[in-house]
Amino acid sequence: MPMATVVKQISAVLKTDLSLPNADYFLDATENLAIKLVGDFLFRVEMHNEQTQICGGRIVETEAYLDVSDPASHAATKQITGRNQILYSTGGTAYVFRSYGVHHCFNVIARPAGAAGCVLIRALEPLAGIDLMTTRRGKNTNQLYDLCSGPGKLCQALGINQTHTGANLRNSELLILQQRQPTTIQIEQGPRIGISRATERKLRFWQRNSRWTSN
DNA sequence: ACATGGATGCTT
DNA sequence: AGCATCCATGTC
Repeated sequence: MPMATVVKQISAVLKTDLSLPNADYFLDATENLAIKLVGDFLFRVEMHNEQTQICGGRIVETEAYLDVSDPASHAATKQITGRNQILYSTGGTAYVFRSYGVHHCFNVIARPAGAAGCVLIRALEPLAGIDLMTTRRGKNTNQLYDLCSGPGKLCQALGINQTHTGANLRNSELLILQQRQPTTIQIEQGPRIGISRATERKLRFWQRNSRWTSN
């Protein structure tokens, strides 16, 4: 099915006119992309017997992880390794890693090929496929807020795992979309969560007053 | 406050 | 080969 058709279907579900970003949207500096992605949308689209299954929502919280100069980034190794070489691929690629051996974390690669950087998606406002996401989250969902209010939670809700690493986020079952007519939102900035190094850097961004952010 | 959980990267 | 560390969550 053509991507344009898929985007139309999602727009119909959301009752909002959404579009695919241009490829160069993701080639921006990591910090800029982290800010731009707040207010954009993340969906997983699965085809089952001619049926299109859509789940996901609106990004309300992100964190920027920079290149080798950022001690908290997976790019901060002596050599490029099997895990972090994906950070050097072209912007708009998916990077999923396992956190504490338990949960998955979904990242959007930033910058052109050869330059490292990624944006961790930390929370979504759930908008589509609520039943599917609730099922995937299991018994841990007492309310909508519990679905996507953390990087591990949203991966579980959308069924994101390491097989999605390398996916093109403009042309795969994982899609980043944006509003054709963007609404202005206030963005706040603070230290990243759960890291032990470079804790002074304010590379976490979230929508002001959103009730869907983590903690 | 604490257990869970598995891979990664760095050091012997 | 061993080991400390790690971009979290749920329950205690």
